[in-house]
Amino acid sequence: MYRTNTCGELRLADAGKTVTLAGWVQRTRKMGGMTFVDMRDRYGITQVVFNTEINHDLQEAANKLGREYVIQVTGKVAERTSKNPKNPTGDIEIIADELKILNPSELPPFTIEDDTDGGDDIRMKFRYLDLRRPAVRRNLELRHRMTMETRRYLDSKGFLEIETPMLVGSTPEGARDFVVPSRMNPGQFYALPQSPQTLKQLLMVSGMDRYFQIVKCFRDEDLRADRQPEFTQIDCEMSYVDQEDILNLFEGMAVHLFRELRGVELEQPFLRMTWADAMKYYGSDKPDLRFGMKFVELMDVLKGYGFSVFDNAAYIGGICAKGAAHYTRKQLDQLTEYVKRPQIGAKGMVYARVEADGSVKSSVDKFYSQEVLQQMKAAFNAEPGDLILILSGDDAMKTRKQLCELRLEMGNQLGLRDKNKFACLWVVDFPMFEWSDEEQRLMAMHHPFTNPKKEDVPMLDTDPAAVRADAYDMVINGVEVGGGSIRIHDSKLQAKMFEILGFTPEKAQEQFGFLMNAFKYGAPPHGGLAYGLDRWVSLFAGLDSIRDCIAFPKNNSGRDVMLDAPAPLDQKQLDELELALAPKTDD
RNA sequence: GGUGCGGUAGUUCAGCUGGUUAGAAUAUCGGCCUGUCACGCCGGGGGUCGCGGGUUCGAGUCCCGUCCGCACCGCCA
Repeated sequence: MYRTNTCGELRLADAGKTVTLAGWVQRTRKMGGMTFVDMRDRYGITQVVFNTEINHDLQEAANKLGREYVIQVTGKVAERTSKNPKNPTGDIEIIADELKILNPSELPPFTIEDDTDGGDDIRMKFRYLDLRRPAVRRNLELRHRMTMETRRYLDSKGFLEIETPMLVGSTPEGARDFVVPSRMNPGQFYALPQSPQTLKQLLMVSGMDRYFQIVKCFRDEDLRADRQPEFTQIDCEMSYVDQEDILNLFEGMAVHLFRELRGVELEQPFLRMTWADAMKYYGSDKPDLRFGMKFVELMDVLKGYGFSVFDNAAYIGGICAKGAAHYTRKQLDQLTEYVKRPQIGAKGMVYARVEADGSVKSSVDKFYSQEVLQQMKAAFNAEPGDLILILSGDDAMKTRKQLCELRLEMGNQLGLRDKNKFACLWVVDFPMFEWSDEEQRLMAMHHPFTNPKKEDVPMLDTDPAAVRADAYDMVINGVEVGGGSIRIHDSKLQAKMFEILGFTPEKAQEQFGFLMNAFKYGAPPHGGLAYGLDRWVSLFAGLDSIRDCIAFPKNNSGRDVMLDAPAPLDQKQLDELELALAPKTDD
């Protein structure tokens, strides 16, 4: 037996017991005739004391221990003469009788402590050491509890957890696929699933009624702080439901998760906002509603007074930052520079302060009378001390997105994006299609299996770009934590969708024939949703990047620096797969 | 594919308009220390300034290229 107790569980009530602990040496403190050793495991840290007067040789041995040695200590639990209130085990210590080095350790490349951060590169290279740090380990513990609570909730609602294959066929629509060559079928390739979308729909045709799976999905696209090439979805599908049923059930799941994992009681029902309103008032399909600054449109108010920038604009809109009139000229210039960065692309910014006497002082005073400025103030419901920021442009959607960036930046600067505050909403009625400049055709905004809104179906023939879908996203604090839709269950409608998306009937049959054929055999109405597990966990843990809640993540360029993957294949493996690499070109 | 920031001791970083022997903290090693818990005190070791080229009497510092990391845009049905 290696241990009787963990390093986190002994308390004053255990005083007098003889125990054996095993763990890592966190740190030693040598006081001369006395040596303290902090032993660490997943559960905590316990102090062990070696005293030369009790056992001289043992204390000498303790002095030779290095960081991260794996040791086993047997001794008596004793009340400390001076306690450490910072540690749950700080009332006691182990008076060592025996010390065994189970495994010595080289010096780690960084110290294993919460406040040391070896830097992303070295942390990822030695991820197994990084994971010893309690701050990182806690994220994985939270992830575990998240999946446990997910299973508990969905099981209670009658969902079956069913696995779907990882080796599937490539789908051209959507993200790029990771492909896997097949040795037994030379020249042919599997693809790793971008999501089990079609398979879970087939499970509905099979009569499974309610399905879920906590499942890896793969997309060969560029990475971000919140995007990994392999990520985990809580993938769900239900039969005989309409959109309202799904929103209610998964809103309930969000409430359950917040209650169990964060001790937060969310207000229900969640706000529902149409995609059109989200874009109009927040310039984003995932607005952060922890704070206001809703857009106000000012075309009617500010056009026609000789300020050519506004007079020629297709869109003029602004936000009102409560109590921010104290912003200095320098700060406002910096904000202007911020929105003019190429990534945002605004041409400039107009600002106006509401003075203590209620008058408005703006950067365009020479074009506008106080009367007009007062009308503008009224449009914002602005009060003395408020700061109004205005952007304009000749493309309404682009300008709204710029204004969205400005709004989020102001939220940051004013400290309104509190990590302990949660604002949840559903964004609904997404457009069915969006135009792709690259492909010069309509693309499915969600995916091609999404049901168009019943009242918009007639427009499929006349004005497909205006058709809305039974699609919805859950958004929390500006993060898309999940999304889904009601699916098409009619093979004819599904065929029509493929037609609009530019598929020939042959191509549609070749790629999605299995689904359309299945729909001919009594497919129930169905729909579903997928939550992004990684994003949920990082939201709960207050992380800036989903990497920190993934045990072994990829870096910015999609590499696993610990495994040094991806890597070239041996010629022998290539031969076996009948693969040849194209010669390198210098273009 | 693009933009920005960064790469200096094991680690985290400082290093000004180019100028003697490149610093600090921490880690580490040695010594002292019996109540520490970020222990303390004394002393030591530790650097191809990512790499290559250029400008210069002289480059960590300026220029060009390149590699790597991070953030973002494009992309992500």
